[in-house]
Amino acid sequence: MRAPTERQSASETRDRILDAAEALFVEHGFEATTMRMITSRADANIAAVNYHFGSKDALIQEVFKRRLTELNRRRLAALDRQEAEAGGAPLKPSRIVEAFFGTALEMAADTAHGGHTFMRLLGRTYTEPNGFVRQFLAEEYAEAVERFLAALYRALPDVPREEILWRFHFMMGAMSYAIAGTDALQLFAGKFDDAAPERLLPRLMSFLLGGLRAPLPGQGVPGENGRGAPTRQ
Amino acid sequence: MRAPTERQSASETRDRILDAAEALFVEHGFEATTMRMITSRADANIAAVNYHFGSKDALIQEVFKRRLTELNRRRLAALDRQEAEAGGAPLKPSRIVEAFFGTALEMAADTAHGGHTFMRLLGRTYTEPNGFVRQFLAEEYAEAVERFLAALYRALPDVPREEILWRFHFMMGAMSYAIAGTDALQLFAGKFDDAAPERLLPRLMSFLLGGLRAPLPGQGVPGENGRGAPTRQ
DNA sequence: GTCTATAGTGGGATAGAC
DNA sequence: GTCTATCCCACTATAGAC
Repeated sequence: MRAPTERQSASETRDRILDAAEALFVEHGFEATTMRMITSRADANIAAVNYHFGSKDALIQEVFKRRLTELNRRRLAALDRQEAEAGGAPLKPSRIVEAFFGTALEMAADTAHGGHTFMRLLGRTYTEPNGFVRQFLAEEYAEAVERFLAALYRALPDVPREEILWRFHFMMGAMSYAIAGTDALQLFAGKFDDAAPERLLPRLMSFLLGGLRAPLPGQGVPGENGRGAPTRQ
Repeated sequence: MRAPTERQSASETRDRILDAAEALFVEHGFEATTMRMITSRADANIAAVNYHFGSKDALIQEVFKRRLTELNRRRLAALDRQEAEAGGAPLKPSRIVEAFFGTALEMAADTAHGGHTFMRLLGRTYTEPNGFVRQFLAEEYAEAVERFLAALYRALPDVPREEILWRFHFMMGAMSYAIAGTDALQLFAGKFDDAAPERLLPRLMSFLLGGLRAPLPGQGVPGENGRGAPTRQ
């Protein structure tokens, strides 16, 4: 048996490649990241990616699958917990929003496990036009989105479902930028010093809930439901 | 003189290249879009890009400059108009938000002039890691962001400036997704049929204002200013 | 499972005729 | 200002030795 200090085991090589790829994809994007960059950063051979993953595209998919499955597992677990506590009653919107977006930010705060890196990548990828990655995201997300939307529909029975759908979409955008975070912010505001990550979650939550519960368009007075007929149930 | 039907004039070739590049960048991203794709779509020769712009990177910059200058010109004009009407008094947040984000959505609705295509590209590019494009965006945006932030600081004197900065950032995210729009939405919600663009603006505005005016984090009760000390002025 | 060497492809850019 | 032909380079992927 060889000393494990010099060369790590095979499975570790695989993980190092995934970590390196993840970081480089964030930094440079998918296309601009080359196999040579990945393998050199992972301290592996140029042929290792093809050996372990088969192709660059397959590697990209693995980078996502590794974290996304876990993220949505946690999200659904958080939702389950809330629903168990509520015992059949509709949840408060704030609980639902926290289970979905709070879990994501939690994972983004977990720098030790590459959470931050990945969440930035994920946020960016939604709006990116990369065919097979989007297809893949859609599949991985289907179940979670389904359940969270259903919870929101129950929580806000007076709000038209399409309005909720759009607001969910807007919230995703806000979250994406929240995680992309300081980098993008400094782009137009150098004088920015309070980037404390532990304050990000409450900041984002206030904003999201304010947006989610805002008066419907075409209604001047909050609380009063004029047009915008409630959907059934 | 030649018949102008067969081959368009030189300046038109330049514009066709810009249009083609813009559309292809949205569809495939910067890296994945090749010179050959651009020139063939623009019905121009492969050498034309280098003749007119010097390089692919310079072309990318031109694609942005062409529309961004106009967008921010309109935004500042809208702000000027509001400030003239207010005659020295602080503006209502809704007016400021509309001047900034409404103008962008207006431009996005202007499909005839490639507005929609460009706004999608712009929204995506914020979070993209393309070095020289970001640098460039920062410069083009500096003046407009400066003035709009100042207006928001005046409009919301009790809200800490950093909070406003973050919320402005979140609003940018929501807008970006709003414009990316249906494409991304359908990714996780097939049953989505009300994509009427004329309804997008009021939808987004309600959401943004709800978020902007949400109670500050750490304050349970809206309207009551406990912690989160007002910044000076 | 790791490596070197290389095949094969497609990119951006340009020289030079028209 | 437009075009063809081509150069040169960097990339992914693989064959085959170890």
